[in-house]
Amino acid sequence: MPTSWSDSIEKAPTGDGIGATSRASRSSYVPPHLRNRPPTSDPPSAPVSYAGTTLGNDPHGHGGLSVGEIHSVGPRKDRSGGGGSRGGGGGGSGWNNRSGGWDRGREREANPFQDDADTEPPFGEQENTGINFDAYDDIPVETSGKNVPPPVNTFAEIDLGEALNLNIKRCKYVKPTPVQRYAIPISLTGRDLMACAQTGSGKTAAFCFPIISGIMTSSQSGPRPPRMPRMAFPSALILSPTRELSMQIHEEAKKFAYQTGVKVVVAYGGAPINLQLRELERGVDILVATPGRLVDLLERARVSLQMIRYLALDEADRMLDMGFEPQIRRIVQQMDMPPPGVRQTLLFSATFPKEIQRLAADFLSNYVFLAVGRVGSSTDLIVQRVEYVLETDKRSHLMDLLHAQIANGVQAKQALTLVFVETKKGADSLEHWLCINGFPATSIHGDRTQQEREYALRSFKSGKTPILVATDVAARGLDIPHVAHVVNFDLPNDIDDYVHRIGRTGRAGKSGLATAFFNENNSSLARPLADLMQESNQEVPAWLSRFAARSSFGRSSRRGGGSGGRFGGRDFRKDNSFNRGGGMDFYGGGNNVNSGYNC
DNA sequence: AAAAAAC
Repeated sequence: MPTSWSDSIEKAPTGDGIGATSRASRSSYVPPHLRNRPPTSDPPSAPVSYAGTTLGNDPHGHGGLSVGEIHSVGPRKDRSGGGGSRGGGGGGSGWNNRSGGWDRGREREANPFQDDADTEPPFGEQENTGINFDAYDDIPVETSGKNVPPPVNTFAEIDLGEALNLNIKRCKYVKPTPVQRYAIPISLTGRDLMACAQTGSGKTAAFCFPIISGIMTSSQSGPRPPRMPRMAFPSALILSPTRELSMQIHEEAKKFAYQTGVKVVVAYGGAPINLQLRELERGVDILVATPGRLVDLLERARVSLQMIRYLALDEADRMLDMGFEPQIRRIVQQMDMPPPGVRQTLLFSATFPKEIQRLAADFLSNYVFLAVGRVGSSTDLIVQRVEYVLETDKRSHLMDLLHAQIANGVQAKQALTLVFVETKKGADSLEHWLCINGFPATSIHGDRTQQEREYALRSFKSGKTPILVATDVAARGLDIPHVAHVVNFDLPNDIDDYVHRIGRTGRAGKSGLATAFFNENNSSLARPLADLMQESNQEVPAWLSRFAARSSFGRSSRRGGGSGGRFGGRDFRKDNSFNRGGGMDFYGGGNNVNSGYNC
């Protein structure tokens, strides 16, 4: 069954609205912005409980209109105030007005905001997204590339459409974060983008808003996918390196796409594929996936990438590192995805080593490079401590830390501690050891079943087990509120991994603590760690400086000439050693640089 | 050498 198109011909909802899906008479395309439409004749009725109950037993509902009703609505009728407004959704007459009675007749789209009420209460403070904007005020921003579109200061300046604006309000986003201020206007003009910005600074929204907006506005007139039974034709693909991160992006994207008619589906391994196949058959505009499962779906010919207009790689540097690169190349270059320049490509990560930037350039066309200073490092929101601890002393040292936290009243439910170890075995044994010593701990790593992984994460987030022992599976992207302390029980070998790990705390402008256990085994990290700490105004212990001097004698241990001294990375096109040989005409060499927050 | 990612 065609994918997005399948939305169009759902049978008209009946009575209680448990609309049967008809596979029979699908014939006409309904663009996303016209989906989920009430019959025009349906008068408003009692207000729909918005944050309350699930609106029905079809959690993935969409469509629900007869062709006739769609025609009676007509294209572009939803444009508030006539021609000016981009995006779908209504004006004052309230297509997306929660009190509009038409919701009764829709096939229900589960309210993605409802969960917030369920998961927040354990932490009573209710500051919601709680982005601390003061912390963002002096963050340095740098852009480079040809004709970089200027940033905006408010969401209102960006014409994302009523439906999206309403969701921004529902998310309680008041004003755009720095990465959003720059990335959204750049993306809206259709430019490719390579963006360095810490997760927790609003990255997901930064690539989701333009994608959703773009799908809403142009799919009315865009080309239609071929009629291939049981094959899905998403317009956008968002790839991420871990299953949990894909789940998280999916959850967020559903909020942003709520009642826009844009359908978001997630596919990842370790979970039954049949459910995912069914979801895909019901129609998909934005597919969020991990690489392995996507390759599986492509091989089964259940997904085609030929209609892809937007490709987003989250944690892009990880996606292009040695472990992932072949798979990503296969998906992006050896399937049926439109080439760079035809599709729009958006790459996001908190770190972007130069050699990875060079690989990434293959996927991009005339792109803008954007670097937003690290939240935390430049504003001291994360206090970083390094302690010299022998391997044999690590457990007792960790216990001292945890006891101290309890003594300080920090080990309350609100204060979660995330402990990173090097190996899966190490995670299991440390979890066990903590448990038998009376510390409520759980663990997450790649040898656990997906069920166990998800349960562990939930148990940690809820505060039921306020200690989570994790491998690098949890290092990137995961947004876990209330992580007060990240312990690098085993330090990673790569400084970028360290940056991602400590980024699990100090999220959204809040403060956090990161403690690392250092010993001789980590001497290769001494120099980059000391440099990083210095850059972020942290106290560097004298013994670490001595380690750094010793281990880096005669060479720079900053990778590939390194991102040393730069806040969030630097455009490799500016680095002569990387672009000799010509062909690099993207960057004019010194122009188009915006520095500072207000420009 | 380890971790992640499909069945």
